[in-house]
Amino acid sequence: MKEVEIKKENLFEHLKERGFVYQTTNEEEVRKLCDNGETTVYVGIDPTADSLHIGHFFSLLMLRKFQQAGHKVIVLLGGATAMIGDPSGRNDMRSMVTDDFIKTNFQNIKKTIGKAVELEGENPAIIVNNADWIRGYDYVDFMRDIGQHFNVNHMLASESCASRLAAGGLTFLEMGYMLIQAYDFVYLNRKYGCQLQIGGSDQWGNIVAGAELGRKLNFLEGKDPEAFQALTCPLLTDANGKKMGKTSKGALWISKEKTSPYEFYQYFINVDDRDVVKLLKLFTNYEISEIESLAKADIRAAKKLMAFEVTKLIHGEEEANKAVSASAALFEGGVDTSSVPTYNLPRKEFEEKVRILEVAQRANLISSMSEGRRLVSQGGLFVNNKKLLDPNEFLSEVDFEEGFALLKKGKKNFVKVVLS
RNA sequence: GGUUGGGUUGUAGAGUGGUCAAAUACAUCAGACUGUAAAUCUGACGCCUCCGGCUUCGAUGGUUCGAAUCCAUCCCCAACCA
Repeated sequence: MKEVEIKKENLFEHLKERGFVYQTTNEEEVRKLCDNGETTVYVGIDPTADSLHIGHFFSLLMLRKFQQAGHKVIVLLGGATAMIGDPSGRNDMRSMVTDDFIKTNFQNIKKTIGKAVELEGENPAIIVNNADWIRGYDYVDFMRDIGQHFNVNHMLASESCASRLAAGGLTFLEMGYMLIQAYDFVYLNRKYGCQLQIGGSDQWGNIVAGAELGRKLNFLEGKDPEAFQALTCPLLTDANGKKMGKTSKGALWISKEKTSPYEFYQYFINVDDRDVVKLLKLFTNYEISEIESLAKADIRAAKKLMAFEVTKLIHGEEEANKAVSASAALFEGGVDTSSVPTYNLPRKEFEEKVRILEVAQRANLISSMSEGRRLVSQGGLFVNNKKLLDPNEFLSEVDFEEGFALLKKGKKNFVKVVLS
């Protein structure tokens, strides 16, 4: 299949036809920024967890396209904003986190940014931390410089406050979040000439606040008020309107340690057929016409391609291939089980006899013995693909004929038990 | 600070002295059908050494043969008032 090349002349159209454009402050202005000259663009991410998840990656992917088209890109890791906690779209307050926690996260995330945007070469992305300019900004000065431009009525009316208000209101701390993020945009504009902020649509309120603040300040200073524009990408949702990237174990993380490439691949191979074209458009650069005709001709091939490409994008080709062959082994009768989650059972315990259910529980395949019994009675638990009939059965030597025992719950959950 | 209404098993939400491990819906899990999809149907859905037992209904104490249900104190939440 042919891939399209990302060129500056049609960047905006490219983003739009692939589904990246959700809202813009002013479509014509944004289009100009995309397609002409050299624009500096930024995305902000708060290091509130020790890894990025697929949603973050999605907005970084958009940033990458700007970079590939020759624009300058900045990734802002919000060391200051993470300490405040964004109230957008939440109905409870974020729990307070410590400085150390944020710092560790910051370092961990910084390492993975390179998966999305280029950090070396001719046009490297710049990584900045808003703690560098916010902490140390005198409170009174900040309130006089920035706070005076915010109307509380407008802030309360915003979508991002709505669910917090509905749930009983929000604290001053959380209200302050918007001011900081708004000021970030102005700061990056002054320092790097940044004119465009992009992000997920849940950030719209904060992003627009920044653009407005910038315009007000520019107007007061007699500068060009059009210098601040914004572009958001849609929230990744599935065909049922639910947020994508949720797994039974939480978010779909970028870091291998938190979500293995195998799990990652499995997530995408299990998506609804209706989402395949959308995901191919977003996560690959294949020609749209080719994507559509492939999906029409063979939806399963299209889905496999999509899952492979997304996994490759995040974990690299080698890991993606491993995930594919591990999946083929489990679902299509191949032999490679190297990427299947493994549980090490001490040989001593095996010799003293362990019930299969107990091992399954310790390997996190089942959450309780009761669940295990239930599964057995319903015929949903397998050892080496043989249905387990007796919940009290012990693990035996024959189960390890292959060198390991493969426990399976339902159709899709596997654990490889190895004696050690 | 005051008044009122609340805190129930993932969520929403019944239950107001025994028939309550607790209705119902959603979510989830498994089975059938399939394609590791969707839709549909069936079953399960606190825990355990599982035809039986144990621990739950904000917390603690009390009344009672018996409490999620009544009383007391405390903690938390919402609405309104100030």
